[in-house]
Amino acid sequence: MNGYSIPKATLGRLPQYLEYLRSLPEIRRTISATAIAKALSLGDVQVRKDLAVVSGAGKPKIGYETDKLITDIESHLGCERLTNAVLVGAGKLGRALLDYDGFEDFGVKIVAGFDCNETVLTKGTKDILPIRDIEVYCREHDVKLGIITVGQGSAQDVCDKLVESGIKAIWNFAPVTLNVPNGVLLKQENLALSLAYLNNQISK
Amino acid sequence: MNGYSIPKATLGRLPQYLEYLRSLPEIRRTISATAIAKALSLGDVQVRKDLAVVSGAGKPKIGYETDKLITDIESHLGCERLTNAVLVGAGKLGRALLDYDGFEDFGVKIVAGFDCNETVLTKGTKDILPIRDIEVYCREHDVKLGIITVGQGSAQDVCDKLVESGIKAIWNFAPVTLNVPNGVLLKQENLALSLAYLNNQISK
DNA sequence: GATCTTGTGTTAAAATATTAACAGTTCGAC
DNA sequence: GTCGAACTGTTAATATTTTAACACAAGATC
Repeated sequence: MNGYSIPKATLGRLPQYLEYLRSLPEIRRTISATAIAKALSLGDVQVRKDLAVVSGAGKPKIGYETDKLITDIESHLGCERLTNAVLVGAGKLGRALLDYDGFEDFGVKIVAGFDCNETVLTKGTKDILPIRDIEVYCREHDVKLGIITVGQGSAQDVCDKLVESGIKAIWNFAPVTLNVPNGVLLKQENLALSLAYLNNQISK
Repeated sequence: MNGYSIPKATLGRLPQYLEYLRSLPEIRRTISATAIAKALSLGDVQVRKDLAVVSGAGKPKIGYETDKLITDIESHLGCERLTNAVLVGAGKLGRALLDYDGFEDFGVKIVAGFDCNETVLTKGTKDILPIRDIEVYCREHDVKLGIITVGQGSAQDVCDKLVESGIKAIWNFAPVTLNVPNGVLLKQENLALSLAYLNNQISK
């Protein structure tokens, strides 16, 4: 659409590259697209094309500067500034995500969890607050992103509440299709989906 | 490639349809592609095309029989027979997945968890066994699928062990790129990836 | 029973994404 | 310095997906 948008397919692969590049030892100052392709089992041309979208040129025989590559991908992914997020639903999955620390590497910081429970919990690494305080909290902390890990029943309610609280995007783990107003981004996550896919492939 | 394969893009959407269809009230005997499209915010033609791949015809003005649709999608997804899976790594995420009961709806049953801990744990709904028993267990229970939720350090080791145990497919949550021999299917799950994507979209 | 609406199914067009082909650079070895 | 190997970057060809267009079918309404 607009002249500068990154192809969807490329965007989907960027985090993969980022992850791989970060896993490389410090000593490795440069890397070739061919090497990346091999490691991630993609086509080398594809890697080169993807990298061309987000970063500058590589040098023949040498490849790309790893540091620069990482920085460039990060900036295109919006990792350089941390976006605040809240999570609603402190069940098993919810708490697992709360304690998972890998998100900050991708520019998202979960600042608090919420649950219908009235009492404040501070058991894990992050506070779990009562849901009724969510709007005030979000406005105060400039929260842009909401993560929903409640059951089917209350997901839409929670979603509405998040929207009211001025959230810009929602990441939904509940197996329900949510209604959001225009302007709010919704990403449906379905873990079972990936499994189903795998299962299908096995059965051929 | 082969004459009967389902387009990749379609396959990715099938679980979504399935989930939605199942969420419908029993009374709803038929549904139109247009309605599905609206609910999932997809194009109506696309839905019709996807359904055409897996199921029979729909009737004008009426739509499709929900029951038949569900059955057909299930069969194409390989849900009709349960595939046994094991999970390795009983951290927070691992235990959350162990206790998550949504997978069986998609034909996958996690039969046990494994961890480096030597003592058998039976705290959650499923047993957590010591990792050294994994090969025997897998062979005995005809386990086809392995789920990895350990840290970066041991992921490759675990992976190798799973392969030795005769596993056919691996679902990896560890943020590492794994090496698997030909013939073993690997699906990399990266929760941070989805977040990064969202984050990028917000920042526009 | 004519007509309108809501749907389907199919064919063609447009947009995206992937793969292949090739010419040009840089470095290391001789 | 000349040659070859290891890479890049670009352009063209293919394959895949999505979107649009249209003709027809079934029920509802009058």
